[in-house]
Amino acid sequence: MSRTTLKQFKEKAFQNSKVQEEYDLLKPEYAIKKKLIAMRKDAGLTQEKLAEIMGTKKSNISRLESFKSSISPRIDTLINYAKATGHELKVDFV
Amino acid sequence: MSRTTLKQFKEKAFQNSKVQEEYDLLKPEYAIKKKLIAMRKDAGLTQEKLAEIMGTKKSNISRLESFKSSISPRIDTLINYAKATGHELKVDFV
DNA sequence: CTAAATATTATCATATTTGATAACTTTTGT
DNA sequence: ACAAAAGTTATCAAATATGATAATATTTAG
Repeated sequence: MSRTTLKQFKEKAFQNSKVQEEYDLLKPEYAIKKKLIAMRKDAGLTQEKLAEIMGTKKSNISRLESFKSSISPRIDTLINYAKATGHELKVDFV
Repeated sequence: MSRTTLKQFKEKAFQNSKVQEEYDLLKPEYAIKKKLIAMRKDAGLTQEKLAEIMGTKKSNISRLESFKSSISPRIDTLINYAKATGHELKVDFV
């Protein structure tokens, strides 16, 4: 029983390590999406309402926020999203 | 002579005010470009060298950095620029 | 001052994002 | 449980960024 547990432990550690690696690789994009969603929710807006403010459609907001989507939004899109949720975009290079 | 100077002064003040307004409106984009240029120079790279590292052409770097250009770069483009100059992109919404 | 180095500009092709629409799925409220 | 609300997904059109090339302009080094 303990041998199976050790094998499972190693496998799980490997999986976590792999996920972590992918997470790190996608870090800025991942972080941006998390922030987009947080801002919208903090503003108490549905995707549809936000879309309305931004002059677009909810499906486009969904695409922007989706972790399954590999798109790389343009700066002006992020600026508009920020404004619509009461924020301002700030880009740094660290 | 003093009347002409006064007229020119007002005109210049108007122009500056107008430029300032446009500057403010374009603030994030303007700031990004300034940072791009600073990073490249800090890294001691010409546009041509940087282009080489990024796998593109110097003219494309020039376009990215140009204050006369109204393009809105994609996030992945900025990520690649950052990496090539030894930095990492960080996006915030303040 | 001058040539080399560096940067800019224009143009067209290609790639990718955003716009628009509709169908579908999941979540929420009662 | 069920309908409405909210979010997702796919698709195609339009818009825009990037790739690639070449000519031109500006800056720099000697």
